[in-house]
Amino acid sequence: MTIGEIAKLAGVAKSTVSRYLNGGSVGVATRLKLERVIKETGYVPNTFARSLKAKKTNIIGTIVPRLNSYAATQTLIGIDEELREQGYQLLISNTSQNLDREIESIYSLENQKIAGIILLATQITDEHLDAFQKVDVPVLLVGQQHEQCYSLIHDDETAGYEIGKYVLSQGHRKIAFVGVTENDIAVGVKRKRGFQKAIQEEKECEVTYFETSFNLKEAIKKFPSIMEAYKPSIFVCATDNIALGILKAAQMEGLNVPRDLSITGFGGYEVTEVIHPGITTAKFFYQEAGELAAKKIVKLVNGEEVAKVTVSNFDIILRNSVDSLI
Amino acid sequence: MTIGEIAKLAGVAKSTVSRYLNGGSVGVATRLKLERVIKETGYVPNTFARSLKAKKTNIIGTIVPRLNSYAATQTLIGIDEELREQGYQLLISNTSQNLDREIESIYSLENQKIAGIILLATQITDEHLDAFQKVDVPVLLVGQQHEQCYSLIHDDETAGYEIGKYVLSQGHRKIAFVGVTENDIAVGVKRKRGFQKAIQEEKECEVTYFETSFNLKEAIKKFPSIMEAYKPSIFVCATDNIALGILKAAQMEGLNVPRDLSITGFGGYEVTEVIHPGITTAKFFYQEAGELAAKKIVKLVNGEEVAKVTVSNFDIILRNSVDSLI
DNA sequence: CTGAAAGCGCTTACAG
DNA sequence: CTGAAAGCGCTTACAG
Repeated sequence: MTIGEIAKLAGVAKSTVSRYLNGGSVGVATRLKLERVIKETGYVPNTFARSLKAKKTNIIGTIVPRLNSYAATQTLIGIDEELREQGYQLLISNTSQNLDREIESIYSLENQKIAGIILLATQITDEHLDAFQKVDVPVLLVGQQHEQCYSLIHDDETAGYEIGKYVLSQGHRKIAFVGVTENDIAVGVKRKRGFQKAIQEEKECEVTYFETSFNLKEAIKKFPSIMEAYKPSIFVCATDNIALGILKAAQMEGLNVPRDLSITGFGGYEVTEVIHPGITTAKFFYQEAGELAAKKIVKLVNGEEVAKVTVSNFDIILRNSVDSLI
Repeated sequence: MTIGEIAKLAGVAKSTVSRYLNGGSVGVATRLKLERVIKETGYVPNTFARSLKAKKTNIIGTIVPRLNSYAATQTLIGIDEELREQGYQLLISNTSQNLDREIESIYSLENQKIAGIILLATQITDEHLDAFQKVDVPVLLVGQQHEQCYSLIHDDETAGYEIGKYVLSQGHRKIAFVGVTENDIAVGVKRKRGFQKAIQEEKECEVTYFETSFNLKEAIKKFPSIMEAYKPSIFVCATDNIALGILKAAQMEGLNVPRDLSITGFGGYEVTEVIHPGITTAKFFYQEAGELAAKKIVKLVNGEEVAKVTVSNFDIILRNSVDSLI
């Protein structure tokens, strides 16, 4: 089925069919005829021919560092749902945490004439900025922020602040903060900064900062040395994964959480609710953020005006991993 | 940059460039010139023009019921990696567990001229079979099997058998098997069947079968009634999610796992290792299965001969959620 | 091995 | 509102 056959069946010109298909104005008689013929034949336009000519598609490419992450998949689900509603299609490009592949993906998506790019970002390097400029396609950062880019971020700093406040309110005064590399601004810098702000409002409080990776097992390994050297009453972990690792390590040593040791996380991963004890955490709304991101990139694609940065919400979820020392 | 410009720069005809690009035979002088020009210009062929003419792409569409599942994402990762190596591209189509959308996706992928379809299947209905026939595109089922289809499955039945054997070997003789709907052949039927086979080899053993959904929270809810009515020494759960739910429920009631109650799962989800106690489970190799699937669909696309059904391996992972009653 | 030409299925000025 | 024609960037017989 091609546009030519439809034209013949309806007794009009190809250009008229095309106009009808693209919402142009056609006479009512023509419209009726076309409607009928297209329905009867089940005609669907050929995407390639269309894209070849129009030089663009209705595809939004999303670059994601990894597929096996709660945050990533939830965000993708949100993007997917919203894009579908808006008549766009999602193309996922997984980079397996390889920054080079991230750059490649930007160019290769452009080559595929996608309408816009959403990048679930971890770090923004100069190569990224370079690529963004060169490709001449709207780009939206999710999870990280950069002055030169549109972005949608989580409120990491406020979340860090409120976690800090809560921990203090429960009487904890000897705290181990387990963070990650400062290369990751959102997770490594902002969450910590918010937390520190809360701490500064409290006179007597001892905090030691540790750094680990995003890897759960590494957190498990780190635990004994921290515990031995410092003996905090609570571990404030920069991600739920780290919190899970600390919890596992503590339980393996026969400690009772929260009686012997308290733990908090960030993220609101599903597991933190299912595990025993449930972990107190700052829950981000990844799926909702994905929807917001989809809306924003579509506007960007259509040349509409949008805020440079959108901030997605969070909730502090109180569960049983924090003991009250009061 | 188009093929025409390259042709001009190299002083040859467009058709020669095309032939060079597609691995056809060209004279060595031409080859050298073309190589240089293409490198210098950074020319990349336009996918749409190519697909329009060639009427097919090097894209493999994968239909997945949900993105937020360990099994699904691990399988996707495997597919993605392998496809990339083979020079194919992955297009993910998420259906949010909506069977209708699954059917739609099949047709819509065909419309996009993808080379082949991988379906991470749950159920195969007549509509599926219908669609498979109509689309005239190679289809590979992953996770479920059907006589009319090529498929890659996990060894659910043997896994069920070995879990059964192990449970019996630890002295358990009063067992609650918590399964799922028999609409899902792999999970609902085969795992149970394998388990039953093991049970039949043991004279004195009491088993009661319960059914729940794939939803973790529903398992939590089911727990008290089962416990009260039956009081088993062990819960054999048809999925790790169910096992996690049972574990959570047990711990909420103050029971000690495995001292007061034992639990096993199926799947080998990452959480089952991280949680305390670790859950004894049949681990499937999802990523590896994804790679196998990718290899198989590529062969299918190329018209090579492949086995109707491929079986992916599993391992029984012994952890601390099962008490020895001996 | 190489080239000229037709054609894939659309869209887009342009004329009417 | 409608149609004829050119063209998007490639591939594919066909001839040489």
